[in-house]
Amino acid sequence: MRSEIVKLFAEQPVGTEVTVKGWVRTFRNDQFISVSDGSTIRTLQVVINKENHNESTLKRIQTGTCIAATGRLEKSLGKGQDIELICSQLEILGDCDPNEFPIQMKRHSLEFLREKAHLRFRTNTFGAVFRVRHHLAFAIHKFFNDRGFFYLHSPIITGSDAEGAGEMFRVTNLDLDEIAKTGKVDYSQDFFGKTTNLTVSGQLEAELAALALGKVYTFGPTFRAENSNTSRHLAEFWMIEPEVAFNDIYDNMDLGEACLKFCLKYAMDNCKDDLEFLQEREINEDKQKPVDERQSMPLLERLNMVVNNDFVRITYTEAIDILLQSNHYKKKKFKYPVEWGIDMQSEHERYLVEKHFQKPVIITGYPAAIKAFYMRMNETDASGRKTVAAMDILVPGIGEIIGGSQREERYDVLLEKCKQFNIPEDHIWWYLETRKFGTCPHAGFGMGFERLIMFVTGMTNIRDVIPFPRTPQNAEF
RNA sequence: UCCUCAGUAGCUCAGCUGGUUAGAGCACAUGACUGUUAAUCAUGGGGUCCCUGGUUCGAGCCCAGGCUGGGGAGCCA
Repeated sequence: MRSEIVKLFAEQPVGTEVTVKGWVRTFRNDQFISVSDGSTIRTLQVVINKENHNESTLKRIQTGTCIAATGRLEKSLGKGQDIELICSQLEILGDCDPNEFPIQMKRHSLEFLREKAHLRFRTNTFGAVFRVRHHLAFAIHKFFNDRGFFYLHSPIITGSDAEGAGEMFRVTNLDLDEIAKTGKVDYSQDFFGKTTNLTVSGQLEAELAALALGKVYTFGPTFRAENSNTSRHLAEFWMIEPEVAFNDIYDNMDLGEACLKFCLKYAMDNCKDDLEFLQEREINEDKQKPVDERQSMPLLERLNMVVNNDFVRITYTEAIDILLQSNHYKKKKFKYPVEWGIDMQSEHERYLVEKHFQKPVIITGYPAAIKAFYMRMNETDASGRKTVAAMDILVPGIGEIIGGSQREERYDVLLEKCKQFNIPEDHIWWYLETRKFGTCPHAGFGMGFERLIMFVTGMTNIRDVIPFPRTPQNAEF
């Protein structure tokens, strides 16, 4: 029976015989093997007495070799660790040719490791990131479950083309080569008898459920066929979408803020070692950057600050005023114009979050013209400005991490909106019907799971927080 | 898709104004040492200078086109 290293550190059963199985990180001084089994970022030191093992076995101990080591667990004589394994039996489970194995016990660039995504789990950084990813996924479920939400599985293949959240991937089992020859497409012959796509959002379906179950959330993969090439976008990503009957936009903000804070707290409570490592990693990375690009405070301090402080809440109109009155604006440092009605650019959001407030900001009340059809219309204000009950939660370094709204529950208003947005009624008749049969105020949001992981781990490229990133022109592995 | 930067040993990178045989650290091999913490020390092997074409007596360096990657923008989570 093998013992997991994380348990050995927790329980420290000194004097007992244990077996560990894992991968060699380093073999120091022909005497000390540093072994990782992935259960924790920490490695166990396996101590080898040369006389007790044959030379040909020891020769095979290389970075990456998979071994099983049995021996007595003892207090360590060395400085770097409390306990170590005095090895009496050593077995090679899998050799690792050092001339071919690309992962070495030294700093690799993230770009290089991205091309070795099948092996990058073996590194400290990615081990830490994916352990944190697990705990955050768990935290999401715990947060909603503890509050009486039901986990809803919205469909991944959708027949709806009205979700309006971006370009979609077509799902078909038609013979495309044949179609290319004949030039004829008969969608009625397709698997579902109509055109179908991968979902870009589970929101509309979640709304249907919320108007019966009360509180639901989805947590699943989402697909967008946008030609996006940035450090914040993926073609396949995971999203959490709570939807709550009887909530208004203010309840919605409270929920989003509480959810983010819970996840951060949960990660700090359950991933201490990994986050400390990631914090050190970030500090070392920052040393090579110009001063103005470095983090103003260490990772854990940043997370604590977010957990312990209220998010700033401002309206879109107030946000525009702040931008207009900023020195940044007066010195004409914004590339894009600022005026009421614009869809705020990244540089504007970054200024508000990273320069002006330096903490998470919730912006509400966006102009109706720049937001989706399903967002609830506010009363037209004195100056005749039409806004919707939308909210975006922006965090430093990442930008939008949550986007949501109170939904338009009034049938007539929603129908009118569909017309304005050119959404044929017969495409979303089912969505409209919920407003006909016992409608109620409700609200929800979408939270980008990978963006949450970026925020918690300090990783700056979204491709480094998902095991196998899918981006334009890249679906390797 | 647009703007911008980069591509030199397995990895990280240096390479002067276009000039002899392209370098360093790490990794690897061999040896030494043995309570090490990415161990250390010595010696050694290792190159399609991204690709194609061009300019030139001569190109890693200059020019054109392409490929790949990074950063930024748009789209958004």
